[in-house]
Amino acid sequence: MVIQAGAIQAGQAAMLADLERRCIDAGLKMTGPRRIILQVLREAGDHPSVETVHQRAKEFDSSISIATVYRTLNILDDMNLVRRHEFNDNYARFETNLDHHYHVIDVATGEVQEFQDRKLEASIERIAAALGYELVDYKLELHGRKKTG
Amino acid sequence: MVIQAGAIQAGQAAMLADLERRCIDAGLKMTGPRRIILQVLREAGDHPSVETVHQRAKEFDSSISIATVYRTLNILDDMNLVRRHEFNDNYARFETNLDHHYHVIDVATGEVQEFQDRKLEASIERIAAALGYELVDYKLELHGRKKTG
DNA sequence: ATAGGTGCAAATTCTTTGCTATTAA
DNA sequence: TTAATAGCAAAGAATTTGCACCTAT
Repeated sequence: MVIQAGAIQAGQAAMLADLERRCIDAGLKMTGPRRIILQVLREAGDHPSVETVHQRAKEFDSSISIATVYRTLNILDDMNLVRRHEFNDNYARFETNLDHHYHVIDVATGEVQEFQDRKLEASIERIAAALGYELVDYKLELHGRKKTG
Repeated sequence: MVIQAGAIQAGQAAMLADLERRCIDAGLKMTGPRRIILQVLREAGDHPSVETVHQRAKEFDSSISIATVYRTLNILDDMNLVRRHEFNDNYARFETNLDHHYHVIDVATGEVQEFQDRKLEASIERIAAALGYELVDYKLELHGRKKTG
């Protein structure tokens, strides 16, 4: 099992080029707002809400509207370039690192932590196959309380 | 691996008494609307939305308001007598069988199917312990496309 | 040139809440 | 009797959308 590590940063940096490339290849115009939003997503090591992405984007161009952020994130989600989460059953949060299928949510603080696990991954693929499904995506959320000591 | 089976029905029937008992023990008044909502939840083999629960409840008493359904489901959720899902990132859906931690969602139809898997369960408990968390709940969603043949 | 994108504000959708009347315990 | 609950309608919060103007290609 591998807990979130620094290596992820490199992975994310590599992703931006991939993100922009895929957007362009998909026929999307590379506009100012869009470029900024992609950059914000690349730099996000967390799971920002739409409003958070908007706030961060406005630091680069204060005229960017939240409607554009919503529209852009929906497009990226449709293209599977971003993963949407609803950790708190309240509003959407996004992540760009698509390797993060597993999350632990601290029920006390709401803090979200990623982890990976190869055995789990193997089980999931085996199960999907057994059920007759071609796996498109999967999410595992552990809700727990941090133990002291 | 065990796919959802008829045995679940017996489990759910047993749950209602448990549900009502727990509600009463928690000091909740057992009112008409509440009793009906609990019955609807017991009889639900699916994952109904608030609106669906409301519609079903209205077949027993057309005067039941959706506000009461929202309030009741929130109480049950707080008491962990029901599990809230957001399969479609749009509105909440609920299930009363708390053994159903695993769901496969057909990306084409939205159909939701439960499954169980002991190996997976063991992995999850191991991981929570390794991360230093006391496991409160967990959810696994597989999003896939049904294979033909 | 033009299809696609943007900002703004209004509209939608889901959910919560204030209030008054009602009711289980 | 009385604290909890219900229904109703209004308020909130998150998200989407119509429209007129703008811009990457």
